[in-house]
Amino acid sequence: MSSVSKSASSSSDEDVELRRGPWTLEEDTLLIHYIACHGEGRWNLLAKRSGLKRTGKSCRLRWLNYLKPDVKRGNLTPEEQLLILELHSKWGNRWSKIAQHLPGRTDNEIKNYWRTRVQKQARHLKIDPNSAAFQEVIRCFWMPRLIQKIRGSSSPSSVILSQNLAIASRPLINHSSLPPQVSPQENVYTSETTNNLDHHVKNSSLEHSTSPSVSSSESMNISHMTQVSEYPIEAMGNSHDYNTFLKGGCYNVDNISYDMETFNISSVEFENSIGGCHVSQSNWIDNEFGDSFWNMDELWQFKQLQERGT
DNA sequence: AAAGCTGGCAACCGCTGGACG
DNA sequence: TCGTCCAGCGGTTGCCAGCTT
Repeated sequence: MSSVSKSASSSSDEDVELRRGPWTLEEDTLLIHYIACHGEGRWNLLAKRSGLKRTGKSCRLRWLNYLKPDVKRGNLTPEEQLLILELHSKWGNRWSKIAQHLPGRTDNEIKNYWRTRVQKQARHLKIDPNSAAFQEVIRCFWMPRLIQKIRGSSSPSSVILSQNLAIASRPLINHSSLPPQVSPQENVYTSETTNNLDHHVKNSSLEHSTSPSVSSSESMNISHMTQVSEYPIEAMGNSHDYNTFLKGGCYNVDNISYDMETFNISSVEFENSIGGCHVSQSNWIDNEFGDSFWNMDELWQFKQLQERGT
């Protein structure tokens, strides 16, 4: 269990016995209380003064990953999963940068999700998880399913979010790496009208500002949107206003123009078009993205098509 | 029922870069 | 400019609950 070790870099005056391993309730209480009184930061000082026999690093980690009030617990939502996949394809293992776009989620949590869930699929496919091939599998199989899952849920906030995510889920990979059957025009998601989205955005903002009983999930989604919005704005280059951007319904990435009116998140045609490979909608949607998320036979088929294409 | 195995997650470790003297 | 300290980051480890045999 938790062990005690001599401080490796102990000062001469106090050779403190440092605790390691799982935190106890008493330690948590002590840390929370200290931060409530003195605030975060200066972790080494905090560690010394709070009476905790922990390193400053350990205190910081415990606070940021577990004790901080806005840390969200529980499973990642499909929206969050989709965002992680998308942002990872853009930034790689920049966990803390990715975490900044998922309010309440820590870099540690995202990193664990990636290693335990996503990389597991890569292992099953015998693909290097950092390879372009695996990124393509994520984009062509996993993300459309997450989007479909999001659309399957009926709450307005998730509709808003899913549409934002559709924007965030713009193609990042070079189209030349797609199977030859897929043209850039086919490799897009289509969405419902962007005016609708704008309407939802405004309504949500209104709810947020006027309703004292706004749920934490709604609140999260709204703040989430605010943060996510940086992403498409960044992508659109010269547009100054997100809403204007949405109304305009068009943005440009990597010299490829995307017409929002042609996005199709329902993705049935999309997935059918990938490598001419039909993907059944069987079990993934009912399994909370568990192990049966992937149809392995079809993924193998896709993988082989990819290999032939290169 | 018990032993072994596996996956998920909390925590630790080592490195890096910025701030400051 | 150099050295030291510190916070933060990403990689890795190890514990443990749940599952399988």
